[in-house]
Amino acid sequence: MGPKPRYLSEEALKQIARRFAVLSEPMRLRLIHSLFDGEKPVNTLVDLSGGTQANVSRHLQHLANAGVLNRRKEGLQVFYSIGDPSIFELCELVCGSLEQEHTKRAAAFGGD
Amino acid sequence: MGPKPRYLSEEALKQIARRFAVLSEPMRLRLIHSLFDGEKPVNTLVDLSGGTQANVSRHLQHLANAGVLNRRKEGLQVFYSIGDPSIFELCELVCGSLEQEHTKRAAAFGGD
DNA sequence: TTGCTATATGCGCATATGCGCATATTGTTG
DNA sequence: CAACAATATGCGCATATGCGCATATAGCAA
Repeated sequence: MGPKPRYLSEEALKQIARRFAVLSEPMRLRLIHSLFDGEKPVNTLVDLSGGTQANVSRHLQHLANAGVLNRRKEGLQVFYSIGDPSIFELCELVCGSLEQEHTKRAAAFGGD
Repeated sequence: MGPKPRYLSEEALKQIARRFAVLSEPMRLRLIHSLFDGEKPVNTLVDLSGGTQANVSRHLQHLANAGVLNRRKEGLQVFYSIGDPSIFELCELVCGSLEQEHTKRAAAFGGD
């Protein structure tokens, strides 16, 4: 139970990489973002994302398998919701970092 | 300068996805991790990672282009270092989240 | 110049991934 | 049972990505 392993095993690296990979597709990010304000059924997410039903379904399953989303079946519908709260912070961190980069580039161009 | 855009443009999603994609490869994560304690030249990173020189070089450039690493040339050597501090928090968040999942699964199996 | 070292790059291959299309599965209603 | 609705899945294709190999470039030394 070491709090911060100094050396990461190949297995650990693969898992971390996989976690990032799950978040490395625009459509999946859009789906995640669409769920920020609460659980929704697949058809709603299809409408919101503009993707095809098949594609959205696959991405949602992918995210659920990765532990990012929760899946709840209710009659004909399947409801998905954010399952890993760290997603919020992850997105905030990345967005913040990207904004900073933009600021830097703007400064590099626009001078003082 | 809106602090939290409610709707993300396709362009923004692509950028965020790309950021995550950069972090979605075990070898790149190993290189990043090897730089946690400070800047190092390529050959040292080759040794530490166990990868080939060509592959390590490419990954380092990839990371530098993405803004994750800084690149500093000094004579024959090229030194790389962490260029985006948010990387530390990103890795901590993901590791923490993965640990929690493991704990959950362990409990689901061995739970008393 | 030649020779050596550190790093980068061109090329090809193998694999992985996202997508669209059609179809299958699941669950509800009559 | 049939008919319908919501979701999932099999298949093929196009593209992307990581890797190894060889080679190219950059910089220092003699």
